[in-house]
Amino acid sequence: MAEPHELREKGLRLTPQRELVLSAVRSLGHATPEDVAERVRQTHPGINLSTVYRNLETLENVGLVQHTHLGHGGATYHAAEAKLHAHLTCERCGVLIEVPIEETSLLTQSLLNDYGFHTDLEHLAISGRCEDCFEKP
Amino acid sequence: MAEPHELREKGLRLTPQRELVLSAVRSLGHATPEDVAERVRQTHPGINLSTVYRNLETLENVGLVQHTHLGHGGATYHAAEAKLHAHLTCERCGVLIEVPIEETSLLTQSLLNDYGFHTDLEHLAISGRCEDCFEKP
DNA sequence: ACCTAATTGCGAAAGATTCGCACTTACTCA
DNA sequence: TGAGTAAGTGCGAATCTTTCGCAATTAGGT
Ligand SMILES: [Mn+2]
Ligand SMILES: [Mn+2]
Ligand SMILES: [Zn+2]
Ligand SMILES: [Zn+2]
Repeated sequence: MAEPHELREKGLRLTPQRELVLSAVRSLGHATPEDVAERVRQTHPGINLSTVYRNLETLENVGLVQHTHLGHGGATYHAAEAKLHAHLTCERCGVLIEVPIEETSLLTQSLLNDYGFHTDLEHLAISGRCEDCFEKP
Repeated sequence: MAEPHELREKGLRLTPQRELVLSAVRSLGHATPEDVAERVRQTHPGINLSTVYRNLETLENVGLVQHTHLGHGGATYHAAEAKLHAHLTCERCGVLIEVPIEETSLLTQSLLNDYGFHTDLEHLAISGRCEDCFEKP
């Protein structure tokens, strides 16, 4: 018996669209649904945008991808990896910096102690100004 | 000469709509444009939603209000006050906790040292689980 | 191969925000 | 004080993003 495909292991049907959505997320790093659709269309031109949305949601439900909000609006997706990271995003130029989660433990610890709040730094990025953008306002 | 109205001081024209939008933001605490519109309509039923959007933007430009993103989507507005605060928001129940900015200084300091990143905790909320929602998942 | 439920494509709907433009109004200053 | 002018408003339509309903297709179990 061959080892089952990772999608099948999660109890999902293996469709070309689903596989392509997952690999698009993985290769793009952090991508909007529209980005993902565009990438998938390179090998599967007919894919519908709603199929992309639905698969992103499905893949997130089984823990293969995650979404985060980098700026003012919508979601961007990235592969769920072993190493968690927080997102820093420059509100000027949009650059994205990934920070090992340990870097934030002092904050999360004190929010827990003082407010009983369990911080999830994956979901919403931390906004601010990158070094370059801070220097030349 | 009477002291000029605060809106006039900022170089803005004083219209009933604008004044009402500002006072709605102040009294509501944290509110969506729709919330603001609803409040304003209590005394000025005819106000148009696009007038609300435009005034929120204008008021933000002159520093009287600020917007922040509490959840997955749109903006909520609050009055720009002397005391800065970070926003904690529960991704389960939506409760909002305001945290004095000092509470976060260890994090912002280390992000600055390690990444040259100037954190703005006003713009994007910190996501997580409140105490209640963490206990009963 | 066959059956069934999951998945897809499609078009429409919904929700949020922005825009163009003609009309109104707050302020300037003669 | 009363034009004149530019800022502000209302209205409707346009955009943009995300979601839905439904009929047609297809993956996986038997
Ligand atoms: Mn924003
Ligand atoms: Mn989200
Ligand atoms: Zn930058
Ligand atoms: Zn909660």
